[in-house]
Amino acid sequence: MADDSATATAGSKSERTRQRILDSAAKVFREQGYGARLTDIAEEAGMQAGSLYYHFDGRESLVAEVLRLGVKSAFDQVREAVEAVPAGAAPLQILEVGVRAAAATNLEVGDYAAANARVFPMVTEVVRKEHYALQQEYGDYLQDLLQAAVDAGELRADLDLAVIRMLLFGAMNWTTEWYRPDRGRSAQVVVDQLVDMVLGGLVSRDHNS
Amino acid sequence: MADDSATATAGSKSERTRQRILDSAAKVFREQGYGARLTDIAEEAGMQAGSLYYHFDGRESLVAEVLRLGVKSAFDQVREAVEAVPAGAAPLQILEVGVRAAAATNLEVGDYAAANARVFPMVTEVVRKEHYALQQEYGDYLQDLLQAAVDAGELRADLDLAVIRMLLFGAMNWTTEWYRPDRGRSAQVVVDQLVDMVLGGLVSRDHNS
DNA sequence: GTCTATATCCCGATAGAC
DNA sequence: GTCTATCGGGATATAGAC
Repeated sequence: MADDSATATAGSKSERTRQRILDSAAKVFREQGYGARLTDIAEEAGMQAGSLYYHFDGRESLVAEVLRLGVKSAFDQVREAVEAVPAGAAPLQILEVGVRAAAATNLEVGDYAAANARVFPMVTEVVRKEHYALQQEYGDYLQDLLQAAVDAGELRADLDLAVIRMLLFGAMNWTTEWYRPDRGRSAQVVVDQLVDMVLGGLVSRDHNS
Repeated sequence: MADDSATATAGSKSERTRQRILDSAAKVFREQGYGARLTDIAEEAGMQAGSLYYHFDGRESLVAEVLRLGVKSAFDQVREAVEAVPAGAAPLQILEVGVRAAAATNLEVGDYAAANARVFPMVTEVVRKEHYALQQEYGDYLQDLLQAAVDAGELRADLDLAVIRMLLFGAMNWTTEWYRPDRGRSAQVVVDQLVDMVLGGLVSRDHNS
């Protein structure tokens, strides 16, 4: 669950090296953005820049994989969590589980998620187009959870879910910019506050507005 | 209010040129991130790359100014809006005005706000340190609005406002990544949905949780 | 103030040894 | 598979003309 490599570490030596490179790339892209030097990524992975080319075609190829793994791992976590909810649960409960999983993934698989948010905007047209589909799938999945809760009358009917979904992703994606696991708050607190704010709202219940 | 230059356009020719360069820089940094070519910024401003150096020391100097103007203009908008609220208004009302202004600024002064969100993470240590103070001031201001509403019993008492504030900024900052003024939704809808979600919450009021 | 021209540096990518 | 060496492109920053 908190595996920072975003995939199981196994397989041939070549596959493990490839994975190590991807982890390094995610970390460096997170720190330096799209323009990060391949030299730095190689160093982080304990090799020379030229050696990267045995595993990847070049920067774009590397970026594409980091993007894909980032969304895929987040999506997988959310889907798993949702599917683990006992049958017959209320749509609102399912939604909450999904949101909690999505937020937790952002906080835990930090490098991939942060690299994603930071690099996606300036990737080449080709890669963006390819990646857009997967990203949309993930977004649609979450929007479906919202819609189900609306249909059940548990969420307000006057919402523009396409907008709500983006605002929600914004709050979650941004956590990678400020949350630091080390000092102070636990990830749990952040997730709790997010759910409280988004679902319940900040206004106190006994306040008559 | 919707002045995209983030400052009044006036003064000597040199000052106006300087401002034109900053506007161009904000636009290009927004699109290409920190690593944007100075050549592109110059071209956008209608001059040659070398000419930039008459006005700025180099990239870092340019970035620092864009960052400063970005936060300053947003902060100013929010403060103005809040100070225009009639005396005696409820803290919750003041908070709502502040949040609306903050969100609207993000959506309207898009270039500076987006460049800010995108460039800040990878600016040099020196610039970041300098800039951190102003950014904190803005954040603290918004947190004070939240605190006042809590003290008045209008917001829930069980909130971690330091976290809430960051989640709120996240939802707002991220709008620059997906919102496009042209087709479809108006900025007004986005602001409304944000306020509805954050203050009221998504859960329908008649739902017993 | 802005231009042209250029020195200088740095990075991505390739080739070939091991 | 990974290394060293290197070629070539491209961008910053400077110098000096206008």
